[in-house]
Amino acid sequence: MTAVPGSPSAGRAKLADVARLAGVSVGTASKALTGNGRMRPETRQRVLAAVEELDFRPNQHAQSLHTGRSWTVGLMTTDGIGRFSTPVLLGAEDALGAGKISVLLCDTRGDAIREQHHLRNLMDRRVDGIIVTGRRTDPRPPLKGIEPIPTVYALSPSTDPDDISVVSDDRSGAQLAVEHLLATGRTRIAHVTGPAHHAAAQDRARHTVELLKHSSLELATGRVHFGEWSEAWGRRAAEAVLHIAPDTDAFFCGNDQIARGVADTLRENGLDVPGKVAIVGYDNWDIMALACRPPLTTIDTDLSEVGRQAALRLLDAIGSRPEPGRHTVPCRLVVRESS
Amino acid sequence: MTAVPGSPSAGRAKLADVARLAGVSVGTASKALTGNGRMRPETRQRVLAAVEELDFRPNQHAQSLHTGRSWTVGLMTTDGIGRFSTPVLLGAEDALGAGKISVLLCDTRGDAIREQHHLRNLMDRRVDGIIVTGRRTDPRPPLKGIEPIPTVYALSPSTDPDDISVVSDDRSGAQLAVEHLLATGRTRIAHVTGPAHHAAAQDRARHTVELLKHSSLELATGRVHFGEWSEAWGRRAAEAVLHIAPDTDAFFCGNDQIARGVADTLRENGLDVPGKVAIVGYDNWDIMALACRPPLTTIDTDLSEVGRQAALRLLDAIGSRPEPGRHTVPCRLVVRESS
DNA sequence: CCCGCTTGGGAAAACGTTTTTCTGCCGGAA
DNA sequence: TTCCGGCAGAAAAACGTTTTCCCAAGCGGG
Repeated sequence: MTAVPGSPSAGRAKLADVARLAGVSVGTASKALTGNGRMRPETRQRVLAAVEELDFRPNQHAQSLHTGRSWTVGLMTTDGIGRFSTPVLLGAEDALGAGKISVLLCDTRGDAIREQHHLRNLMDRRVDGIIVTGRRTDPRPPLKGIEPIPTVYALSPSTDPDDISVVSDDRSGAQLAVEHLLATGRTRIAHVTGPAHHAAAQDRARHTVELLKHSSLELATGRVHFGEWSEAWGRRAAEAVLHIAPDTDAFFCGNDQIARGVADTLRENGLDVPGKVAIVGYDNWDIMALACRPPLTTIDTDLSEVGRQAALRLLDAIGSRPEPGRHTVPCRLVVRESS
Repeated sequence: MTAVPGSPSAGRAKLADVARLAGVSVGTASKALTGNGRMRPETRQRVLAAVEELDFRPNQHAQSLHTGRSWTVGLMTTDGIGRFSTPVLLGAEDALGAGKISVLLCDTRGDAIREQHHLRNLMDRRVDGIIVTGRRTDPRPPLKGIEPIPTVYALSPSTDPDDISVVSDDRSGAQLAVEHLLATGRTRIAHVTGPAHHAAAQDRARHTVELLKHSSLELATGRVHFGEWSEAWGRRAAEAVLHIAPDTDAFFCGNDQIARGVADTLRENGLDVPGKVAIVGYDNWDIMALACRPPLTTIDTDLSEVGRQAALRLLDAIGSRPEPGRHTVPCRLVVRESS
């Protein structure tokens, strides 16, 4: 098909069509759109009108080819897209999508080969930046071979302190929980949490013990109960705690599943919650917290805020104002009926 | 910095550098890489060696600009990224990432404005195709204004039968559940499920009734118990069923949360599961199914397979071999201790 | 009245590929 | 020996922008 001279070519309108319709050159049309360079307001109006009329949308590949920017960031999740990475991911998408930046999703499933593969791919696409997120809060080794690309680690910080990391503040979480329990008159607090080799469990436990010490208190059972992140463990641990220290008047649990297990055991042992014993969970996983009987007081880790912050800091880094280091997002206390 | 003539220019190697090193023209180098056109094997080897040496990676923007393909598909999720869309999304990412296609993530949060916004964005990026996924199985209106872009609807089918949709087969799910219960000698089966205005609840219920009729059976309580997708509803409904039809010997539940609520109530009423009453859930949401006491027999909807299929059918459509219509992915029965 | 400065706008050179066209060259057949 | 066909490879034309340069006109001041 030969286009009639002077008429827009077939298919999508291109800048040349706009220019022709507005009676200016391509360069001028471009200037009108980008705002660079000077021109009579009237001319700009003509161009804008032509854009409107033809429903012109610039070809991003052409733009990117020339400017070297792709208006795209890679979002690398190392461990599937689970309960934890999802809100981070959404927060990031939210903060980025507000601009004209889009998110390329990469799932490595914890496989180093796959991670490298995706990395190459992202570099081939000349992404403007990368956000790396994981499932655990344990630090992870930084990506290799991405020298020039700004990167932010969310949720799982980088082991390199010169990288930019955004994490949830475990200390504030422990503090909110402990202070809340103390404020409601509890003093014999047990702590049941996940595996000792998980940073999340370890950190929350350490802070809990420290904070109690500030009030000259100790854990009800004299020690932290490390185990698994499961309801079953919560049930078993609750039995054990009741056996060791029957006068325990509060459980602070490492996550909501454990808390729910504890709640079930307490109920089945006829112990009134929150009348006799209070329970505080962690994560504010609504499915768990609301289905618990009674509904669970818990710590909200605000992961979508972690994602948003990561995105904003990435934008800063892309704009060459990086702020290296580990940044924390505070937790929030959500009070329900278990305390 | 002025590049020394004959030496690779600063920064990333470009095809011209490769060509220079191999002693051929740019065009020839390109042919060596794409495999188009004829050339002496030896020449090709020289080019390949140069590629290796310079670690050359083609600029995708330049490629896309010329070919019109972006090697990118948009993944539009209409309802946040929840429990249901996540596996679909991962399945799709898996199937696509195997090739060199990447996934652009768009979250509309059920907002039509935002959907339109993302759609424009995807079109501006000249994506090769779009996968649309939602949280509910209810049909959704097709995207508007994407004439030339191949699109596949996953999980939530399009209302237009000429579109390509991939959904989980509710009928096979109901069938697996009912046949399993019948096979284990249950005949007085109750059905507790979600809201009547959800297609998922409606469809599963309809098929269940039909399948029972084939065996000349009826529901134990004479009707379907519609309610909510929650444990609390499961508990309430179980009480009601036991009151109406105390001889009920099996519960088929619309999802795993309801099933878990039912299990709790049965246990608290001293009814042995599976000795006296069997329970079958739906979704195989491991967190629920495994934490249930006893662990739940349930229907696995194989959502990641839905995602994979959607991706494969999208690839077909991109390759202009579309197969319009609603395609189903069969469910699987996962037997645990509740039946 | 002329000169230089500003200002609007056009022409053209990038950006890095792919694809099409074109040019030698070689071998084989008449 | 002279064509002709085929083939390897070079040259050049896309793809659709942005940006840099350049020119012409207008205007004020000397």
